[in-house]
Amino acid sequence: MDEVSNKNTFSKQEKLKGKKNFEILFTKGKRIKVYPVQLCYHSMGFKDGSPLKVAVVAPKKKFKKAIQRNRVKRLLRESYRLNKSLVFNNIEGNFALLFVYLGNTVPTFAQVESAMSQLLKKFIEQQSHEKNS
RNA sequence: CAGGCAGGCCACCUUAUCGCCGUGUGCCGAACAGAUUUGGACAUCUUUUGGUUUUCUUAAAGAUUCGGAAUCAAGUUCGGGACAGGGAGGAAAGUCCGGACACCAUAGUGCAACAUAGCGGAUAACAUCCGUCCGUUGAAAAACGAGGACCAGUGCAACAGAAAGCAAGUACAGUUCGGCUGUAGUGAAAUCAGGUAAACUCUAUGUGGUGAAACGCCAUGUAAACCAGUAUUUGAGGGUAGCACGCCCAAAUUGGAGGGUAGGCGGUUGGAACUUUGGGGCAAUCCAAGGUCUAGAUAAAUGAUAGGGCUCGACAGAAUCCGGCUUAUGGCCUGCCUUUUUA
RNA sequence: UGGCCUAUGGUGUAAUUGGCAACACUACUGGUUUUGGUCCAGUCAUUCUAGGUUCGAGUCCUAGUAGGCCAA
Repeated sequence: MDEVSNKNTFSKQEKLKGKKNFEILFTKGKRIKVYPVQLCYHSMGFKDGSPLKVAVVAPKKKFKKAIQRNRVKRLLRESYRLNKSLVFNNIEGNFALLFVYLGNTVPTFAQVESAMSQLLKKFIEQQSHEKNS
């Protein structure tokens, strides 16, 4: 798994799937915001042994056209892919992550990436804090 | 030149690094299963022999079981990695028509309802396409048209007008002075077989319903629920997209394995496909021969960064698949028209 | 993905078979009153948009826009 994380991949195995998982996340998950991205996470184990599973959301209320939603989701995935080594190297336990885009306009890649890296740092801090306390 | 009309074509390109989803061919690892050989464990059974009154126990042989090693063969599943090759549209959109495909007698028949509407052709089919007549718009190139029937019946016609069909009849003029004819006036329409059918209706043609989350299969797993066969009576009651007929259904017994929920596989991408040449046809399009393989995801794949080029990139993302229509929209090319202006 | 519905003053609703778009509340203006309230009078419409049928369209037909609902 370390090899995988070092190579910055984002394969099928790391995608969060299943309707139930999403319901659990939305109802029980904890949330961190760094505008314009919100992280919603919850601890859960996976059958195939992967430590993290990730999903990405662009709400239909804000982006009416399919191509805009696609664009936002691609940017989120790409920025997670480039920054995922942060998480993999500094965290223990299994988590499901859900990134929700909150802005009203289609962003540039730079905006999304800076938000993403800040968000992941916060997530790591909060996680280690919870473990110590 | 400018404006307009019609038709066709393209949908930023390229290099490097990282990344996503199928397909094909090798490689590596793991698990399961197969065959052969080898030696073993001792669990069970059978037979024989000895000890013991018997239970039991000793030894040998055979069978079953278990796991180990080696070899062969290369099967299935999972994971990793390599190489090759592919990876959104002209509208993928709206879901407005027409089909394909699947299931359902609650699917049939009649009425009803709905749709279409000059004429001829094309097509799997259509409300689409082609040709043509007529009408409308335009100066023209051209475009658009639900364009059948008010000599079958019913209805409607505000205001104006004498009068908008059970009827009634103004003024003036002409006159053969019974009446008839013409004009005026109102209006979209006026004794004209009047107007109106995107009014009811009639005529002709067509239409069963539900939609891939349809539907088929697998694993998990349980009921008075489901399916099939047999037997039997009441045919009361119930079901049915608007109605009627018709059709279907309850309870017994035997056998079988269905529904909900969450999951996997198929359906699922090779097709009324695209393209080249030749032939028929004014054309839509058809026929023959050759060539090509062209997305298949399932919280849902095409992106990011850096550099270069140009015209500086519009509208916009497949979800069962086709034929159209409609709407959104950047650029290029070809042909045609000229009210006006300039030459 | 598939299916369905709605749209009329600022708000909530009417409008028979196509014939002058109506009502209530709100807002504004004026009047009544010493002032305010009540009351009286008046004002506020591209009938979602664009075409078509028709003499005439809120109504009929076609296309679009926006909003909403249902099956999951």
